Amino acid sequence: VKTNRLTPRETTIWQAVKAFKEVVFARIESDIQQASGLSGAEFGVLSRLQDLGNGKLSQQALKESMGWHKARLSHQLTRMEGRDLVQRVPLGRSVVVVILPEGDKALTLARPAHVQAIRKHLVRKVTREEADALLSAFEKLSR
Amino acid sequence: VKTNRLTPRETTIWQAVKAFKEVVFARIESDIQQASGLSGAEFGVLSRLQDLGNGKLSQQALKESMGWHKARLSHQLTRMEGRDLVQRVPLGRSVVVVILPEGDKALTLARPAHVQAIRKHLVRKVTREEADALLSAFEKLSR
DNA sequence: AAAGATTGAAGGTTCAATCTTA
DNA sequence: TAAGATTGAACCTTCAATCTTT
Repeated sequence: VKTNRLTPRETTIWQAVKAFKEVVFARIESDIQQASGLSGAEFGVLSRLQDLGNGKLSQQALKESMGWHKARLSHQLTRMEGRDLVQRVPLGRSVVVVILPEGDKALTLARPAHVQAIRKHLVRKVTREEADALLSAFEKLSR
Repeated sequence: VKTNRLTPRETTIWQAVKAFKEVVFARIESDIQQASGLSGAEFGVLSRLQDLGNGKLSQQALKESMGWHKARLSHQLTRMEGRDLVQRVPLGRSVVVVILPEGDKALTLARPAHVQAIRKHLVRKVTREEADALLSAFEKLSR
Protein backbone atom coordinates (compact mmCIF):
# COMPACT_ATOMS: atom_id res chain seq x y z
CA VAL A 1 0.00 0.00 0.00
CA LYS A 2 1.13 3.51 -0.78
CA THR A 3 0.94 5.63 2.35
CA ASN A 4 1.96 9.16 3.07
CA ARG A 5 1.78 8.90 6.79
CA LEU A 6 3.36 6.87 9.53
CA THR A 7 1.10 4.77 11.70
CA PRO A 8 0.73 5.92 15.31
CA ARG A 9 3.04 3.15 16.40
CA GLU A 10 5.67 4.12 13.84
CA THR A 11 5.41 7.72 14.92
CA THR A 12 5.96 6.71 18.51
CA ILE A 13 9.06 4.75 17.60
CA TRP A 14 10.47 7.57 15.51
CA GLN A 15 9.87 10.15 18.24
CA ALA A 16 11.47 7.93 20.84
CA VAL A 17 14.53 7.38 18.70
CA LYS A 18 14.93 11.09 18.07
CA ALA A 19 14.50 11.96 21.74
CA PHE A 20 17.02 9.34 22.75
CA LYS A 21 19.61 10.59 20.30
CA GLU A 22 19.25 14.19 21.38
CA VAL A 23 19.02 13.72 25.12
CA VAL A 24 21.60 11.07 25.95
CA PHE A 25 24.48 12.51 23.94
CA ALA A 26 23.76 16.03 25.12
CA ARG A 27 23.96 14.90 28.74
CA ILE A 28 27.16 12.94 28.36
CA GLU A 29 28.93 15.65 26.40
CA SER A 30 27.75 18.28 28.82
CA ASP A 31 29.25 16.40 31.76
CA ILE A 32 32.58 16.04 29.98
CA GLN A 33 32.58 19.70 29.10
CA GLN A 34 31.84 20.74 32.66
CA ALA A 35 34.68 18.66 34.02
CA SER A 36 37.33 19.46 31.46
CA GLY A 37 36.24 22.12 29.00
CA LEU A 38 36.53 19.58 26.20
CA SER A 39 33.88 18.85 23.58
CA GLY A 40 33.10 15.29 22.62
CA ALA A 41 35.10 15.60 19.42
CA GLU A 42 38.11 17.02 21.22
CA PHE A 43 37.96 14.29 23.82
CA GLY A 44 37.84 11.63 21.11
CA VAL A 45 40.91 13.00 19.35
CA LEU A 46 42.95 13.46 22.52
CA SER A 47 42.11 10.01 23.92
CA ARG A 48 43.23 8.32 20.75
CA LEU A 49 46.45 10.28 20.64
CA GLN A 50 47.19 9.14 24.16
CA ASP A 51 45.91 5.56 23.98
CA LEU A 52 47.14 4.59 20.54
CA GLY A 53 50.26 6.69 20.18
CA ASN A 54 51.30 7.67 23.67
CA GLY A 55 50.61 11.31 22.87
CA LYS A 56 51.72 11.35 19.25
CA LEU A 57 50.10 9.90 16.12
CA SER A 58 50.20 10.40 12.37
CA GLN A 59 47.19 12.30 11.07
CA GLN A 60 46.55 9.32 8.84
CA ALA A 61 46.34 6.88 11.75
CA LEU A 62 44.24 9.33 13.71
CA LYS A 63 41.81 9.62 10.81
CA GLU A 64 41.43 5.84 10.57
CA SER A 65 40.90 5.37 14.26
CA MET A 66 38.23 8.07 14.39
CA GLY A 67 36.53 6.80 11.25
CA TRP A 68 36.45 10.36 9.95
CA HIS A 69 36.95 11.91 6.54
CA LYS A 70 40.10 13.89 5.98
CA ALA A 71 38.43 17.29 5.83
CA ARG A 72 36.62 16.69 9.07
CA LEU A 73 39.82 15.89 10.91
CA SER A 74 41.65 18.75 9.29
CA HIS A 75 39.07 21.30 10.42
CA GLN A 76 38.98 19.75 13.87
CA LEU A 77 42.75 19.92 14.26
CA THR A 78 42.79 23.52 13.11
CA ARG A 79 40.40 24.42 15.91
CA MET A 80 42.30 22.35 18.43
CA GLU A 81 45.57 23.99 17.49
CA GLY A 82 43.87 27.31 18.05
CA ARG A 83 43.07 26.19 21.58
CA ASP A 84 46.60 24.86 22.15
CA LEU A 85 45.38 21.32 22.71
CA VAL A 86 47.53 19.76 19.99
CA GLN A 87 50.23 20.67 17.53
CA ARG A 88 50.78 19.58 13.93
CA VAL A 89 54.30 18.61 12.91
CA PRO A 90 54.85 18.27 9.13
CA LEU A 91 56.80 15.16 8.22
CA GLY A 92 57.47 14.50 4.56
CA ARG A 93 54.12 14.78 2.82
CA SER A 94 52.25 13.80 5.93
CA VAL A 95 51.66 15.24 9.38
CA VAL A 96 52.20 14.05 12.93
CA VAL A 97 49.81 15.27 15.59
CA VAL A 98 51.16 15.78 19.10
CA ILE A 99 49.32 16.42 22.36
CA LEU A 100 50.31 19.68 24.04
CA PRO A 101 50.38 20.18 27.84
CA GLU A 102 46.98 21.90 27.76
CA GLY A 103 45.50 18.92 25.96
CA ASP A 104 47.05 16.50 28.35
CA LYS A 105 45.74 18.38 31.35
CA ALA A 106 42.21 18.57 29.98
CA LEU A 107 42.26 14.91 29.06
CA THR A 108 43.19 13.97 32.61
CA LEU A 109 40.12 15.82 33.83
CA ALA A 110 37.89 14.44 31.10
CA ARG A 111 38.65 10.73 31.44
CA PRO A 112 36.89 10.03 34.72
CA ALA A 113 34.02 12.33 33.76
CA HIS A 114 33.55 10.38 30.53
CA VAL A 115 33.37 7.06 32.36
CA GLN A 116 31.03 8.36 35.02
CA ALA A 117 28.79 10.06 32.47
CA ILE A 118 28.35 6.92 30.39
CA ARG A 119 27.49 4.93 33.48
CA LYS A 120 25.14 7.55 34.84
CA HIS A 121 23.27 8.45 31.69
CA LEU A 122 23.38 5.14 29.87
CA VAL A 123 24.53 1.95 31.57
CA ARG A 124 22.93 2.36 34.99
CA LYS A 125 19.60 3.45 33.58
CA VAL A 126 18.77 0.07 32.09
CA THR A 127 18.83 -3.48 33.37
CA ARG A 128 21.24 -6.02 32.02
CA GLU A 129 18.43 -7.58 29.99
CA GLU A 130 17.46 -4.22 28.52
CA ALA A 131 21.05 -3.53 27.61
CA ASP A 132 21.25 -6.87 25.82
CA ALA A 133 18.09 -6.05 23.92
CA LEU A 134 19.49 -2.65 22.94
CA LEU A 135 22.71 -4.22 21.74
CA SER A 136 21.05 -6.77 19.52
CA ALA A 137 18.64 -4.21 18.10
CA PHE A 138 21.41 -1.72 17.41
CA GLU A 139 23.44 -4.39 15.74
CA LYS A 140 20.64 -5.10 13.28
CA LEU A 141 19.90 -1.45 12.74
CA SER A 142 23.47 -0.37 12.08
CA ARG A 143 24.18 -3.08 9.51
CA VAL B 1 35.54 1.97 43.28
CA LYS B 2 37.24 4.74 41.37
CA THR B 3 37.82 3.64 37.80
CA ASN B 4 39.21 5.46 34.83
CA ARG B 5 38.13 2.99 32.23
CA LEU B 6 34.94 1.46 30.99
CA THR B 7 34.57 -2.30 31.24
CA PRO B 8 34.61 -4.18 27.92
CA ARG B 9 30.87 -4.58 28.15
CA GLU B 10 30.34 -0.88 28.79
CA THR B 11 32.60 -0.04 25.88
CA THR B 12 30.58 -2.32 23.63
CA ILE B 13 27.35 -0.62 24.65
CA TRP B 14 28.78 2.85 24.13
CA GLN B 15 30.16 1.99 20.70
CA ALA B 16 26.87 0.46 19.64
CA VAL B 17 24.94 3.53 20.74
CA LYS B 18 27.27 5.84 18.88
CA ALA B 19 27.15 3.75 15.71
CA PHE B 20 23.38 3.60 15.85
CA LYS B 21 23.06 7.35 16.25
CA GLU B 22 25.37 8.10 13.36
CA VAL B 23 24.20 5.50 10.89
CA VAL B 24 20.42 5.50 11.16
CA PHE B 25 19.89 9.25 11.02
CA ALA B 26 22.39 9.67 8.21
CA ARG B 27 20.52 7.11 6.12
CA ILE B 28 17.09 8.55 6.71
CA GLU B 29 18.16 12.14 6.06
CA SER B 30 20.07 11.08 2.99
CA ASP B 31 16.97 9.45 1.50
CA ILE B 32 14.90 12.55 2.15
CA GLN B 33 17.53 14.75 0.61
CA GLN B 34 17.77 12.57 -2.49
CA ALA B 35 14.05 12.69 -3.04
CA SER B 36 13.40 16.34 -2.32
CA GLY B 37 16.59 18.30 -1.78
CA LEU B 38 15.48 19.04 1.77
CA SER B 39 17.58 18.54 4.89
CA GLY B 40 16.05 17.01 7.99
CA ALA B 41 15.72 20.40 9.64
CA GLU B 42 14.04 21.91 6.60
CA PHE B 43 11.64 19.01 6.33
CA GLY B 44 10.71 19.38 10.00
CA VAL B 45 9.93 23.07 9.66
CA LEU B 46 7.94 22.70 6.44
CA SER B 47 5.88 19.76 7.70
CA ARG B 48 4.82 21.63 10.78
CA LEU B 49 3.89 24.71 8.80
CA GLN B 50 1.68 22.56 6.65
CA ASP B 51 0.25 20.22 9.29
CA LEU B 52 -0.31 22.65 12.11
CA GLY B 53 -1.04 25.89 10.27
CA ASN B 54 -2.05 24.88 6.77
CA GLY B 55 1.04 26.56 5.39
CA LYS B 56 1.26 29.50 7.77
CA LEU B 57 2.30 29.67 11.43
CA SER B 58 3.58 32.23 13.91
CA GLN B 59 7.29 31.90 14.56
CA GLN B 60 6.38 31.48 18.21
CA ALA B 61 4.15 28.47 17.56
CA LEU B 62 6.69 27.02 15.18
CA LYS B 63 9.38 27.31 17.84
CA GLU B 64 7.23 25.51 20.41
CA SER B 65 6.28 22.71 18.07
CA MET B 66 9.90 22.11 17.08
CA GLY B 67 11.12 22.31 20.66
CA TRP B 68 13.88 24.65 19.50
CA HIS B 69 15.48 27.72 20.99
CA LYS B 70 14.71 31.04 19.37
CA ALA B 71 18.16 31.56 17.88
CA ARG B 72 18.15 28.15 16.30
CA LEU B 73 14.87 28.78 14.54
CA SER B 74 15.92 32.26 13.52
CA HIS B 75 19.09 31.03 11.84
CA GLN B 76 17.21 28.18 10.22
CA LEU B 77 14.55 30.50 8.81
CA THR B 78 17.22 32.83 7.48
CA ARG B 79 18.74 29.97 5.50
CA MET B 80 15.34 28.77 4.33
CA GLU B 81 14.38 32.23 3.16
CA GLY B 82 17.61 32.27 1.21
CA ARG B 83 16.48 29.11 -0.55
CA ASP B 84 12.97 30.49 -1.15
CA LEU B 85 11.35 27.74 0.90
CA VAL B 86 9.56 30.09 3.31
CA GLN B 87 8.93 33.77 3.86
CA ARG B 88 8.78 35.82 7.05
CA VAL B 89 5.96 38.31 7.45
CA PRO B 90 6.36 40.80 10.33
CA LEU B 91 3.21 41.23 12.38
CA GLY B 92 3.30 43.60 15.33
CA ARG B 93 6.30 42.56 17.37
CA SER B 94 6.12 39.02 16.14
CA VAL B 95 6.54 37.19 12.85
CA VAL B 96 4.42 34.86 10.75
CA VAL B 97 6.19 32.22 8.67
CA VAL B 98 4.63 31.23 5.36
CA ILE B 99 5.45 28.33 3.04
CA LEU B 100 6.44 29.44 -0.47
CA PRO B 101 5.70 27.41 -3.62
CA GLU B 102 9.25 26.00 -3.67
CA GLY B 103 8.82 24.78 -0.11
CA ASP B 104 5.48 23.24 -0.88
CA LYS B 105 6.82 21.43 -3.92
CA ALA B 106 9.81 20.03 -2.04
CA LEU B 107 7.61 18.96 0.85
CA THR B 108 5.37 17.00 -1.50
CA LEU B 109 8.41 15.08 -2.68
CA ALA B 110 9.82 14.65 0.81
CA ARG B 111 6.76 13.25 2.57
CA PRO B 112 6.62 9.81 1.02
CA ALA B 113 10.41 9.53 1.15
CA HIS B 114 10.32 10.28 4.86
CA VAL B 115 7.78 7.57 5.55
CA GLN B 116 9.57 5.01 3.41
CA ALA B 117 12.94 5.84 4.91
CA ILE B 118 11.75 5.37 8.47
CA ARG B 119 10.21 2.06 7.59
CA LYS B 120 13.20 0.89 5.62
CA HIS B 121 15.98 1.95 7.97
CA LEU B 122 14.21 1.59 11.28
CA VAL B 123 10.85 -0.11 11.63
CA ARG B 124 11.32 -3.02 9.25
CA LYS B 125 14.76 -3.86 10.56
CA VAL B 126 13.52 -5.06 13.91
CA THR B 127 10.82 -7.42 15.09
CA ARG B 128 7.80 -6.18 16.98
CA GLU B 129 9.32 -7.49 20.20
CA GLU B 130 12.60 -5.73 19.56
CA ALA B 131 10.78 -2.51 18.84
CA ASP B 132 8.93 -2.83 22.13
CA ALA B 133 12.21 -3.37 23.93
CA LEU B 134 13.71 -0.32 22.26
CA LEU B 135 10.75 1.80 23.21
CA SER B 136 10.83 0.88 26.87
CA ALA B 137 14.60 1.32 27.06
CA PHE B 138 14.46 4.69 25.32
CA GLU B 139 11.73 5.81 27.62
CA LYS B 140 13.90 5.13 30.66
CA LEU B 141 16.98 6.62 29.08
CA SER B 142 15.36 9.86 27.95
CA ARG B 143 13.77 10.65 31.29
C1' DA C 1 10.89 47.36 31.09
C1' DA C 2 9.65 43.06 28.75
C1' DA C 3 8.38 40.18 24.84
C1' DG C 4 9.78 38.60 20.29
C1' DA C 5 13.31 38.20 17.33
C1' DT C 6 18.04 38.92 15.19
C1' DT C 7 23.01 38.81 15.15
C1' DG C 8 27.87 37.28 15.62
C1' DA C 9 31.08 34.16 17.17
C1' DA C 10 32.54 29.61 17.86
C1' DG C 11 32.15 24.96 17.38
C1' DG C 12 30.70 21.03 14.31
C1' DT C 13 30.02 18.40 9.58
C1' DT C 14 30.12 17.53 4.53
C1' DC C 15 31.32 18.34 -0.23
C1' DA C 16 34.07 19.78 -3.98
C1' DA C 17 38.13 22.20 -5.32
C1' DT C 18 42.85 23.09 -4.50
C1' DC C 19 47.55 22.84 -2.82
C1' DT C 20 51.94 20.42 -1.93
C1' DT C 21 55.48 17.29 -2.01
C1' DA C 22 57.43 12.78 -2.89
C1' DT D 1 50.99 11.75 -11.15
C1' DA D 2 49.06 10.60 -6.82
C1' DA D 3 48.95 10.53 -1.91
C1' DG D 4 48.21 13.50 2.08
C1' DA D 5 46.33 17.47 3.55
C1' DT D 6 44.05 22.14 3.41
C1' DT D 7 40.51 25.41 2.11
C1' DG D 8 36.01 27.61 1.33
C1' DA D 9 31.24 27.32 1.15
C1' DA D 10 26.99 25.74 2.97
C1' DC D 11 24.54 23.83 6.44
C1' DC D 12 23.68 23.03 11.53
C1' DT D 13 23.70 24.31 16.76
C1' DT D 14 24.49 27.04 20.96
C1' DC D 15 25.50 31.06 23.68
C1' DA D 16 25.54 35.73 24.84
C1' DA D 17 24.68 40.26 23.27
C1' DT D 18 21.73 43.27 20.86
C1' DC D 19 17.87 45.27 18.52
C1' DT D 20 12.85 46.53 18.18
C1' DT D 21 8.26 47.26 19.27
C1' DT D 22 4.70 47.41 22.72
